[in-house]
Amino acid sequence: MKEGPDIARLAALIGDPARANMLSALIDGRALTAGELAHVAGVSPATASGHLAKLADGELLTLRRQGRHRYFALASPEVAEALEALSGLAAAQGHLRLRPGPKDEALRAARVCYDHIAGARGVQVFDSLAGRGFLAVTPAEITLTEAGQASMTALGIDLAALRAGRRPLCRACLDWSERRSHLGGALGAALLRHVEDRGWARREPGSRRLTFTRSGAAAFDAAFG
Amino acid sequence: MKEGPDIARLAALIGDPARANMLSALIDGRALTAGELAHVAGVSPATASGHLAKLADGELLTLRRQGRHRYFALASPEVAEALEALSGLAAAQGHLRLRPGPKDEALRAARVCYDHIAGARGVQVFDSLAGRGFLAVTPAEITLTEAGQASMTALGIDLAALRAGRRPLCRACLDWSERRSHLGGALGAALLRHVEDRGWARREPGSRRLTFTRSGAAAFDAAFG
DNA sequence: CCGATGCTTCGGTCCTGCCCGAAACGTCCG
DNA sequence: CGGACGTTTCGGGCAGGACCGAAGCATCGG
Repeated sequence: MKEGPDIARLAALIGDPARANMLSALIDGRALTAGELAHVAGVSPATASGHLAKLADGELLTLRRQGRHRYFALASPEVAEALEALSGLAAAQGHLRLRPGPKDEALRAARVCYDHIAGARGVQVFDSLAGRGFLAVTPAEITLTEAGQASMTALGIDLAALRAGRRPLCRACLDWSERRSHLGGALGAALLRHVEDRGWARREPGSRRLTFTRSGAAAFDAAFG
Repeated sequence: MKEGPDIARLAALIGDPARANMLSALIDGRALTAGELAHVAGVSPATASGHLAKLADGELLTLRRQGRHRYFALASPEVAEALEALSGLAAAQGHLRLRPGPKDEALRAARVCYDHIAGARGVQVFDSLAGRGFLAVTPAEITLTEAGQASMTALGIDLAALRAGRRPLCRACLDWSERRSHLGGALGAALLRHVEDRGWARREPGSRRLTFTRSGAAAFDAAFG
């Protein structure tokens, strides 16, 4: 009928208060469970489940099954941009109350996303591994190549132990501040432990911030330059 | 209770098909009468009046009384940006309501997007400036480099005047026909004015189409080849 | 195996809000 | 002044969809 993209479908999806709260909670790029999202939206699990199915069906969210949990996250950087534009508009209209957002330079540089590294340092890892052919990246999944396995083992990471768990080894996780992927999954978690164990960086208590020491940053760059 | 801007209110406003059609029709920055908007939305004048009252009340539209007509236009560039972000997202998802056929060839070549150039010509500007190192593009924001400032000034654009406003100088806007970025923001608007003032191109009345003259196209290519 | 936990499906209720026709209001023009 | 036109208000019909409780699946821990 008319030219142009179907904007009403998307806006109607975002336009329900419960769904908008869910999306706002996910705007930092983390993945949350259906139950957590039900809580932030202030609705029953049953209602939340319906909303989440709609959002996933509308390609605003992606679903990751992990054990008996369902983790939902924003589907793409474009979704984040659209939400940000709406937030910005609401703020400009005086309905002010902006989220902290990763404006903070230190947070953008390196932070903890659940149990792995996010921010510029996070995508650095991802790019370094992918660029050297250590990660085979497909839209469906990410696998560690033979060369990658050798490299991780050389770093001192026990891949066998990681594989023992039910958790996928490699996961792409959307990085909110960089708008690109960083590495999650069991390997991502192991790399964060590695960085902390060697004293390359330290978590600040009560914050997601991850601060590298001078020598730690150098060692990190050597490993993932 | 709930933190963050009231994004649901805005999205719900945009989320009705009739209102979305109205807003889409206004995205080129023109002002249309209530009757014209009723027509593009495909609803009766009575229904349209109600929708327009809501949009104006929600500060998405501004109203100008002129004789017995009521002209409505988008309230601010921020509104246009939010709409563009939603359009870009929908386009990225492949949900064009009508695939741009040969008839829309002219629209895909060059059109007005609120107050700047979109379509192939819009992307051309962005690529040209970025390719020559005039724009510094990061995931978070876009800035005009020193070289870029010199180049724009040489073109006859008053950057100081543009900076006087609170509007961001450069803004990436996802182009729904090209599926890539074109340049919005205050500078994007200034470039459209430049193109029109020099007679390089002309807006067709009642359309978003932007038609270049033969010599105008040549001059444009020379400036943004 | 068992029960506990997390999530989804089902059935049913209720309310918001979209829609139109008719009539009222205001403005322009002859 | 009266009639035509553009727009808004009013009243009422109607559908979509948001919501919850309870029951049904799936998964984990023991």
